[in-house]
Amino acid sequence: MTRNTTRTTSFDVAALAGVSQSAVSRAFTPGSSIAEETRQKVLEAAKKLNYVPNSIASSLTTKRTNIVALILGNLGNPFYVHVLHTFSQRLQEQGRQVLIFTVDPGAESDEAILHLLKYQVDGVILTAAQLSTRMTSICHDRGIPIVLFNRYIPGSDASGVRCDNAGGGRLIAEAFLAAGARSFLMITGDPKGTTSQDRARGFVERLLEEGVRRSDIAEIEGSSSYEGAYSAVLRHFGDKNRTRPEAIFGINDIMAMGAMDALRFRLGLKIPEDLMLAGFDDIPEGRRAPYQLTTVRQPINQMVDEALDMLHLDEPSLPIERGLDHPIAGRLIWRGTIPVPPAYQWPAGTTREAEPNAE
Amino acid sequence: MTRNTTRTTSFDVAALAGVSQSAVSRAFTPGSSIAEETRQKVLEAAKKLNYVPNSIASSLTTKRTNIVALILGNLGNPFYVHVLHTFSQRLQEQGRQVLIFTVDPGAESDEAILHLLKYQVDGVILTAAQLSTRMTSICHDRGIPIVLFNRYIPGSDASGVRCDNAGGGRLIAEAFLAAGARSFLMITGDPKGTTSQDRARGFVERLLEEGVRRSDIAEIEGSSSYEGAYSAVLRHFGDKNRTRPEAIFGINDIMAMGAMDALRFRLGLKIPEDLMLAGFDDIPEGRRAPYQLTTVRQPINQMVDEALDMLHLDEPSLPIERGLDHPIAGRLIWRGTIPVPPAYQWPAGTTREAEPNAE
DNA sequence: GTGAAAGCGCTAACAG
DNA sequence: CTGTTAGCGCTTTCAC
Repeated sequence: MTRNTTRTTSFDVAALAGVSQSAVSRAFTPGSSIAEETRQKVLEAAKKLNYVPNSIASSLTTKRTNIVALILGNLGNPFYVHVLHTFSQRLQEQGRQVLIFTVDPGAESDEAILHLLKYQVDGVILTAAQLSTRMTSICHDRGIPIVLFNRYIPGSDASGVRCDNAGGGRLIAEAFLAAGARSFLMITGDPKGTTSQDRARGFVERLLEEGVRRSDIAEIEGSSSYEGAYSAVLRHFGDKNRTRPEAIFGINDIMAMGAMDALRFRLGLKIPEDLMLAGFDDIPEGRRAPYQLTTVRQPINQMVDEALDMLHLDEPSLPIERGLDHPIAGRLIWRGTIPVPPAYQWPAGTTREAEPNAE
Repeated sequence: MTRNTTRTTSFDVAALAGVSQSAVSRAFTPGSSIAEETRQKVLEAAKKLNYVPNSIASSLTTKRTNIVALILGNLGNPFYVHVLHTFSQRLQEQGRQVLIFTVDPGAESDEAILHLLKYQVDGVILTAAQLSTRMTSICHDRGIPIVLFNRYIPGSDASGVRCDNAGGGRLIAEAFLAAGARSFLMITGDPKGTTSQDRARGFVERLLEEGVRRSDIAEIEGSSSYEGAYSAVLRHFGDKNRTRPEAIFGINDIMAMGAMDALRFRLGLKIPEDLMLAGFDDIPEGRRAPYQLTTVRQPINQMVDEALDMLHLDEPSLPIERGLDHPIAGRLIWRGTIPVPPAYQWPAGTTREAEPNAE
């Protein structure tokens, strides 16, 4: 059997229902003035013919595709998988769909933007990738709002929502200090990404405030991945005359996990006995028994909701929000990779999660 | 600033370039007959206006949207994240994009199908979800090819590509037997999913062939997730008068990992000393130091390529492939969760991966 | 409340 | 090679 060439259109339905084509259109447009009786006739005919309105065609006139583009840079990090999933679910609930654009981690998404313009998407969410200000204005000029998820582009007027990354970095610093650490190693991600920069900055700032010497804060690059952090740690500790830090801050959980495995399985260190460790994100993987990672939880649902709000998908006539930067506070989740100091006063905004762990 | 209402169309470009509108269309259509000189004039004008052809509009006439729908049931399993990523990359290379539809794991995707029909996608890939035969024919009738990824629907004429799941189950059985195991536990996933069924079936068949008694093969349900397997194992072993099996087969890696953590961290068992274990998929997470999971590798790149081939995206006039079932053999990857029997003859199709592990 | 008719932005014959 | 002219399937005035 070869493929059907002529698809069933609203005209076919109209003919079967004995009404005009515009009646069919109205039957499928909520809130349009149509008699309930005609509506039923149309719906019945439509069902008989398996008719589904062609939203591609309708978007030509309405200028709405109900498609939101999501630019993703790093699906190797489970955090962004979670982000994708949350966006997809929320949008589906609203009758919209996600069009995926994957770019190399840390790469410019300019090309992706060019492609998504062709699809006339209603909005774009950008995460884990860079964006030129030129592309931002091209989108804005065409009336396509773009919101940055967990990053900002300095000098750009794109709006964004993000975790308070610097604040989160400070929370980790405080936890380490409370547990008695005085020398540190940071494993950073994409050096061009503001997320990594901010977390590191907040972390360092807080340490310096407490009198830690700058020379006691080392830094290595873990390329935002498990493998990157794993090998970066091995490289760093391979240098024998380097003194071992007392605490390691993985800028995100997946790197903290990579570092942790390198420390335990290759360097034979015990955590938190020999060395304490923390991450950032609170991905489900970090909660698992082998890791029990102390971390900062990103309020992902709230962040997604706010990002969607910023898009004004339901009121396209509203002006595009520009230059908004909406930080949302994270929450320290205390698990097993930082020893609890005796008589420790849990600060506000801290959750203590003691997992059942019989080992 | 309020949004731009009038977008730049091919007419604007035509006017600026001093040519007809159809010339603009030709300039952007590869292989159409147009003088190189006019082409350049048009491209130049287009660049000045930041013009990008509206592919929504063009799809109205060409009947091609260059959008492929991907129905995903379970992003909690990293295997499917990898699948998504691979599809997205391949399709982007071809100038196409992926439209995501997430459904509850194991749920019917009928509603998703109804939605994707509206978008006139060029094809649909369905994975980790169920599909009624009725929906299959609705798609086929409209000329939309649908290929099942790693599953098949009995009685449906949808084509699919999958790993040889039964064969993979047999490979695991053989490895266990070679290592001397005689009593077994399977942790299965979605009971309605053919993937889980086939792996279990192949596994059991092979064991029975070797004279294992059916009563020595237990089975519990792990709902295809880490957490599901983790708690299923705790529940099963909580019953003290149950004898401990010598080998556990997690129908997929993520469940094997959950089981492994429950066994080690909650039940205090050593793997492979006290108990051997294997998974299926070969997700990167299973290769990590804490797991070193012996498993069957799914040839994901090959599977994605074949699935895309079946869609005939480049030759839409070809008839839709029906009822094709394309199994591709997996490969046993021997790591640390099954002890290597002395003087073991590595069968063909086996890869031995000894990870550097200093512990 | 309903039908007729004019587009939305583009492609695809069709003449020239 | 290029311009003209119909549509693609739908929404949206505009009369009735």
